[in-house]
Amino acid sequence: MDVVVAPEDGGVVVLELGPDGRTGAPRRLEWEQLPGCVRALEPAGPRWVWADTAVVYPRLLRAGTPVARAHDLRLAHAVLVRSTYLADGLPSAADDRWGPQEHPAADAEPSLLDLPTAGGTLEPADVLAEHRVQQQAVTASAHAGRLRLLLAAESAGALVAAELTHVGLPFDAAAHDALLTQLLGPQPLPGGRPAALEALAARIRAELGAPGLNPDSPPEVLRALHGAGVEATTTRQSELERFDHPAVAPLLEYKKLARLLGANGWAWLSDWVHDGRFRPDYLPAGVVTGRWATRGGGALQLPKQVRAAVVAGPGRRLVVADAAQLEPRVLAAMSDDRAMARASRAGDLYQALVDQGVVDTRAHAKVAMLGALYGATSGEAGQLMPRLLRSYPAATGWVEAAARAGERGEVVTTWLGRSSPVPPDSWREAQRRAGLPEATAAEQRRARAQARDWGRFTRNFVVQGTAAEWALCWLADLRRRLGALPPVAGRSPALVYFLHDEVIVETPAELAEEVADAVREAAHRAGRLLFGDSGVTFVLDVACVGSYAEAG
DNA sequence: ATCCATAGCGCC
DNA sequence: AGGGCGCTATGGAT
Repeated sequence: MDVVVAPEDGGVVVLELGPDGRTGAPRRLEWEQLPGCVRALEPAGPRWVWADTAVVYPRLLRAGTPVARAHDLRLAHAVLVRSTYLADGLPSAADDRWGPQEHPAADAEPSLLDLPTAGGTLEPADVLAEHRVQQQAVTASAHAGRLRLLLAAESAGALVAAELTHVGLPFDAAAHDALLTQLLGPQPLPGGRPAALEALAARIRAELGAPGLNPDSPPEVLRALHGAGVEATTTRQSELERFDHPAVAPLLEYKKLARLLGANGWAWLSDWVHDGRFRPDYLPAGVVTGRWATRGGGALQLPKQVRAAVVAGPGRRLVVADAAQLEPRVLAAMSDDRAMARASRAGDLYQALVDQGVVDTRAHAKVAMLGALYGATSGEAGQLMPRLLRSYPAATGWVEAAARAGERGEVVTTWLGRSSPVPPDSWREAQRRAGLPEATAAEQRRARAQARDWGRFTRNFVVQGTAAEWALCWLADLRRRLGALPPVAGRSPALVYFLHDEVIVETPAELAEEVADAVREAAHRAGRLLFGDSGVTFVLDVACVGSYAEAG
């Protein structure tokens, strides 16, 4: 049974929808009454159908009412509008009320005036109609099963995203403050520069003979370097390292510390860490490939340096798991490459390439594989490519085909049905003009370069996007398994972090091994769900630790 | 004052 | 001539 939920002024309208498509009488509930409705219906396991998990679910969580299953119509709409798995498109494609919206911050108490209805109001009938349109479109698809899995995974991911923000990542602010103080000196007044940075700035100015230099300004630094006879073309680390000058070392040190201060310093700490938890806003499918993004807090770029402050509470452990070489494994499965599938069963896929005699070292295996996924043509990766083509013709052929399609301006599609955007008009125009008789050599060169750029995008899209689908299925199945574990002293394991191919579960210490098993079983299940009997193994690195820094 | 592009670096 | 992001600071434009 589905339960359709439509926000309206002051509350929601709830419609129960039977398997025959008939609806019960609409019930109008205040927001405060919705948790009661959920509690009454949840044990039977209905599927909650709503426009935006990000709008409804945080309120339910604050009311202590988790939900087992949902269907997020807006996320589904975004997939279905583009998917080449729908031969006839989605009838509601032009209805911009279902297009992308400015989501409210997850922890903001949503005022009903700014519900996400930019293109108009969503009445209960509209929500119900969109639900039916989507169901019919999926049913008519030649890939209905894959699309259903994708939409279920996407929706489960949206539930997880709200839960991650609600629970938060355990974060020891005092430990982080101590790290900052140790590396930078005491916290400066607002706008001030910490002592360690001030000292480094003084050294840089002295070594470059540039008394007023602001080391935070790349153009100024570049001019000062030139004045001191250092002919660097940029101020980036890899460039500066090539010069032997006494200003280089303090400059690199300055940049490193300034980065820490700017991205994860005291301001970040007070903005994003409260009551011992770091609570970023996750944006499911915030990236074209289907990966998540975050808004604020930089949660998906948490530097290794900072992870020591991610610590489990007393009596608890962190189970940190990441999928080893996920993208090559996904490619092996989707392309049905038997030789690469065999390599996947060896555990360390890169080492297996060495053992199969494809390349001579593990480092070469990694460079070559990433080169194949990203479209490297030159350098070490380019040189190793012929060996990969010979050994894994199906896998390499798959990404090559995606690249060629992109170069022709065509759309490519992931395993479960997420399709790439079409190239921009400017791209098409450049290609068109390069084909005209009067096209200059420069125009043709630029058009070819742009075509290859788009080809690299589509090449990576099919792999990164399918890996994101695997990760969502993993996450969804893990969430279900964790919910089934018995609490210890009233405490249950909880997902607290998700990062593309990595999860952290915070758990009572007694359950750590069971959680680790659940994480592995979920990975196995995700592989079966997507690819059936592909022969590809999805291997995890799992660590049960007190602090994130101890993992991996 | 506010918006935007760029540089540079962090993560996968 | 290696894909996808977010974030900060800077500096120019409005």
